[in-house]
Amino acid sequence: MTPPPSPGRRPTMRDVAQEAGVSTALVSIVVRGAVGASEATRGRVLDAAQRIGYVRDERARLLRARRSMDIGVCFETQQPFHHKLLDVMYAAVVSTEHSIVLSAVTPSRGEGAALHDLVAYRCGAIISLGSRLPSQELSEVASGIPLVVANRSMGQELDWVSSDDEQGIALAVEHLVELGHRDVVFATSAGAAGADERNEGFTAAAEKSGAIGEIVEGGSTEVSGAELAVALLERDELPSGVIAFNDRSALGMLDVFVRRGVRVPHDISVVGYDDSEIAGRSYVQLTTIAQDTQAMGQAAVELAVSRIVDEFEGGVRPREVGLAPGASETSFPRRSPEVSSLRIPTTLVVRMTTGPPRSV
Amino acid sequence: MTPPPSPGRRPTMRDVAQEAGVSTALVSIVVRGAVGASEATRGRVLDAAQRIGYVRDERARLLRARRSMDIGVCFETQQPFHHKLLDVMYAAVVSTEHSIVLSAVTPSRGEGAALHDLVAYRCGAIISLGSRLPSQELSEVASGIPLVVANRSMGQELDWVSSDDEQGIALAVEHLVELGHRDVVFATSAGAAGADERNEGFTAAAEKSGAIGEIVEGGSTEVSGAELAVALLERDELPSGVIAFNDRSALGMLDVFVRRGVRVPHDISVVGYDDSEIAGRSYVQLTTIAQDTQAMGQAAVELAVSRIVDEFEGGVRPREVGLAPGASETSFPRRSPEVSSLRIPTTLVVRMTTGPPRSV
DNA sequence: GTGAAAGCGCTAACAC
DNA sequence: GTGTTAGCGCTTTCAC
Repeated sequence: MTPPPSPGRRPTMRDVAQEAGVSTALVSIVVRGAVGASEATRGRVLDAAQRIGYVRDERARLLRARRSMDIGVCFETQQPFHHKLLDVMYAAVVSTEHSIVLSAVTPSRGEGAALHDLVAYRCGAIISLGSRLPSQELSEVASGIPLVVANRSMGQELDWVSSDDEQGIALAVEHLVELGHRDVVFATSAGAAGADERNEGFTAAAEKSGAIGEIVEGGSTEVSGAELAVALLERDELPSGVIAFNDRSALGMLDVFVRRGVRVPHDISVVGYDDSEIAGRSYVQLTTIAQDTQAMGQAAVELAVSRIVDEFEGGVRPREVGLAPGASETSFPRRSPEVSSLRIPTTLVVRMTTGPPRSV
Repeated sequence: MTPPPSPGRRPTMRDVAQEAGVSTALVSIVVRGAVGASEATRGRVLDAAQRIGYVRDERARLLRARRSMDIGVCFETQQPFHHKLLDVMYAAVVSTEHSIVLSAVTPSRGEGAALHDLVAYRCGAIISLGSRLPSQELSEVASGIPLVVANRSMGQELDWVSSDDEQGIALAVEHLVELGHRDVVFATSAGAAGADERNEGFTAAAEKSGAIGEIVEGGSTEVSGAELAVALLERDELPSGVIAFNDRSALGMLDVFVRRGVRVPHDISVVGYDDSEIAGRSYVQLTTIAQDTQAMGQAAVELAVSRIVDEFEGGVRPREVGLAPGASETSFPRRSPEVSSLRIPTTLVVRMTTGPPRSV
């Protein structure tokens, strides 16, 4: 356990081999868990490794392996939802041969730099969470490494998986209509990601259910939500239900309503979007649309894994054997031509901020 | 920019050298930005690299370099404060020779595993954010790589940097006393990290300022804060000021007060702790104690960097030269015996939830 | 200013 | 079952 007290180097496989009285190849077999070593030897090697404090050098292993099983994940430190996705992704690769390599986008570090690092580590595939780059630029920086975009819908050139926002808003509308609401307002956030899809979803769902659907600007923050609430209160009549662009905006509305004595849901029903942590807290209890973090993360990982496998199969292994040095032309592995796009259904989480309208 | 359309390999230095008509050594010099290449050559090499889409292999570079300048950072996905720290740390290494390598602690992945990965990548130093492991275990898994704990105070065996909680609470007490409050309550959270320090800080500060200081249990969540608020309202007389263990608890209290028509700060002053994002929002405006994220992150990075430099200086470089193979005993580099402990002062952020007591 | 060559720690044929 | 060996892509003397 405790390392020997002499100066210098970290233990390597050679040291373990020496300590156990075997060859390095055998040590490699044992630490990799590969077949080809007797139980007795395995035990002796593992013992020796433990004794001298051996930790396998990942840099060397990765360098030597023909292809990396690692999945590089590019995420934003500022995005709580990304952290949820990270949890799911880590869980998804537990006890597989894959592991996750992280690269963060921060205020001082752009997405390009983050992705570049992942390429420099030669990940087998890359997942970019909520990428802000155009697909052209994305595939350029990925430079041949399979790339999957999660939490954002992209065009036809790239693999991606995101929530089905159109369906999500429809869920909210249907919920209110079923409760008996006839006039519902959607507080959209102009220019925000997914705004177009949500607007369309709202209009379509309102039409389909015969409700009066009005779209107003309600922003993505508590402040803008509060402002909208004030504006709504100034109307002759309050709409019976309002769907916020996200939970933060809904929270801003709720705050104004509570302070002004407007009872929720008796006087007005409020629906959020995101099912953020705060929405579920006991003193908030906001009805909201939940994105399926689990499904999204899982799908992104599965897509990435399948791309890694693709590379294996489409690889040059058969021809590589016996190839004269320098005989193969330099280039990147080709991508599979078929891209996958996945829209993950959202779900409605009914809590305390929605109920039948007063008039019923 | 676009890679050649042939099958297989990624471009290596050899390919760049060939494309530019120089040797690989020269390419290395150029991509490292080292001295020893003419401007003309430099340009030619960079051009060639760009043309064939060369990205330097970080695994190979790291493996070959005698020592790594990388700082491994172990963080928890669930901790918003860790993400702030990541931002600061990334900013701190921008345009230095150091870079950040991330390893996440998630519900499915313990701190031990996260730290182990960092060791496997042979980082030059490791920073663990808010480590939950005992120092004995920490140094065991770090196995000779310098380790710095941030956002938690440790004993004498380890480098660490954390907020000065004792001083932080004192700040809150002094603020209330200066406003004229004589009876203040501290809602502690038994067993939470930093609770002991905060309790002591509260008692000492109350004593020193001649105020009546009472410590009650108020927990770390909105729910427990709300419960405490209810309990306080049942008393014959409300204390004139209450200091919550953190912002979440304070938020729970505020929610109860608002709903019950208790005016803040007129009827009671409330102080939070953390200066979380929500505390500053326009509809909350919570007076709170802010941890100095910037200073903490910066200090942690500086400590880590200094440990990396230590290793260089304490290294075996001079003796290593001309050493017969196998002549040096296997072991880890020795740590500097002197550990650094840093308490970062917190600051008071005065917002709208504190004011003079009603009796004044 | 430039090139040849050794080797970082590991894996994976291949021989025995 | 076990040992020998040839590199993965890079950096870094050391000659020229």
